[in-house]
Amino acid sequence: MTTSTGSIPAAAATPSRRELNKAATRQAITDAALSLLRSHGPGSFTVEDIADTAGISRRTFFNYFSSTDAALAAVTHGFLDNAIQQFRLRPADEPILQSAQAALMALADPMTVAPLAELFTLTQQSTLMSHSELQAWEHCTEQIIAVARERVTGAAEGVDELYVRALAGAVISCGKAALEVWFTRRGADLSPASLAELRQLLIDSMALLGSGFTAGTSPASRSTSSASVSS
Amino acid sequence: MTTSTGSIPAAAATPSRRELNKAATRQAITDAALSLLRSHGPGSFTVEDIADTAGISRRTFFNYFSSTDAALAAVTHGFLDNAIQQFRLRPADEPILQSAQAALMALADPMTVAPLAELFTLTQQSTLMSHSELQAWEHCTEQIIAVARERVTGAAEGVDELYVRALAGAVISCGKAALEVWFTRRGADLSPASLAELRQLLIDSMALLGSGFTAGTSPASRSTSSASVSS
DNA sequence: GGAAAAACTTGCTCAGCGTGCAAAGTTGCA
DNA sequence: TGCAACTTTGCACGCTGAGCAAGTTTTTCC
Repeated sequence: MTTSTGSIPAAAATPSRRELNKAATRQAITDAALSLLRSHGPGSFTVEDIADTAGISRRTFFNYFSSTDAALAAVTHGFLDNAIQQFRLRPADEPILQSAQAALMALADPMTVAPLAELFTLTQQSTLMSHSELQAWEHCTEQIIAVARERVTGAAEGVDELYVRALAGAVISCGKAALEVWFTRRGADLSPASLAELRQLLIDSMALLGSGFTAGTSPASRSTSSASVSS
Repeated sequence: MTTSTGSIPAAAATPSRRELNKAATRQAITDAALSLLRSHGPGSFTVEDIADTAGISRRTFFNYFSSTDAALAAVTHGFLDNAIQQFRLRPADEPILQSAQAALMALADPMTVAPLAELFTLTQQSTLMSHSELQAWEHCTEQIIAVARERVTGAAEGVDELYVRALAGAVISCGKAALEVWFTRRGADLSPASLAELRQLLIDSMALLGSGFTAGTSPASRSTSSASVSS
């Protein structure tokens, strides 16, 4: 089928007309969803509204996403896929926490964070995260588990499932915590100073994890320095 | 009317007829939902089915729960509320990780774990957790954050939000990881040996967190002993 | 004890969701 | 050019979740 140009439908080129159309439609849908979110607020528009705005039928929308939430969560999904990609690029012998920190550093630039920040501020008022968004984080956790399992397998045959799952979950939780604190502090502020603070929060959260949260009752000694895990 | 038995509608006695009826209806709904889950499997029955089984109208169901998932998640909610209650009972000067571990120990008995274990095994095949279930965990995280914030406030005025949120999220993640590993290993096995393993997994996961996951590439040295945090 | 008030249940209705199906329209390949 | 594969779309259908108003039960107050 795909024998025309490349070999494996991997990363760079996918020039098939069909693939391009699908990608464009997908993008049109998320754009429409975001646009409606901006103008109407969360929960105040229907799938039909999105479909109309994107110039497709309601039925076609469901060929791409299973709900409005899912369309919006594409933003989060994109961000986290990016994070995992960075994470996989780290050397296999590096401590996992350090890899996680490095991967997160690579994402704290305006272009990458901006969509997530906007989505977050726009949906903030509706208390809890949507189903699809939580799924996206869960999916990311699974990916980290997979990577961690590979790395630990190198050392011992019987992989310690608890170690791997607890670590992955903790990393995600701490990353989420850093993002939450940043969002509540700075809103959608993407200035260099704000992004520097985000980076510091991410570093601090990984440091907390790496030190077993021993800093306990003396937060002053930690919140200003980048602590031990930093590169 | 209500003067016969109790005095204050606080904790123990709430003999009001209405409260009793509501509690009974609520219980009937979750029982019906669980029963249908057992007989039909997840996602194979409707709200109307539950309402019929519970002997109420569809409309009344929605007065109690917002979805089938929510009715089933009542089990998880009950378990986690119990956990938080235990957690709050711990002395305020105890390290949080130790409090968490102690609270978890108090829950690793057959009567408490059984409903959760059954729910988990019955819904296991449908991959991801339901929305309401995830909400229950999220709610528990918020509770831990609240407790942690109170405790840290005793030491410093400007509470470190990152510390509190990262810690609470990590604790929940590790607890979840321990439960997941236990479920996948032992299924719905509630034998003393299995519960002892659950307790050990919970202790180990908290120990991992307390040690900053430094055990890294030598799982053998940890999985057999109860490590440093144990009481 | 009895009537008014408050709380709860229920049936009706309705917009919206998510999916199966088959017809119509596109794209890929020879 | 024409066939095969894929995609879009309209239609239909059962289910969801919530508002509303009329009935029923419990509580309260005299």
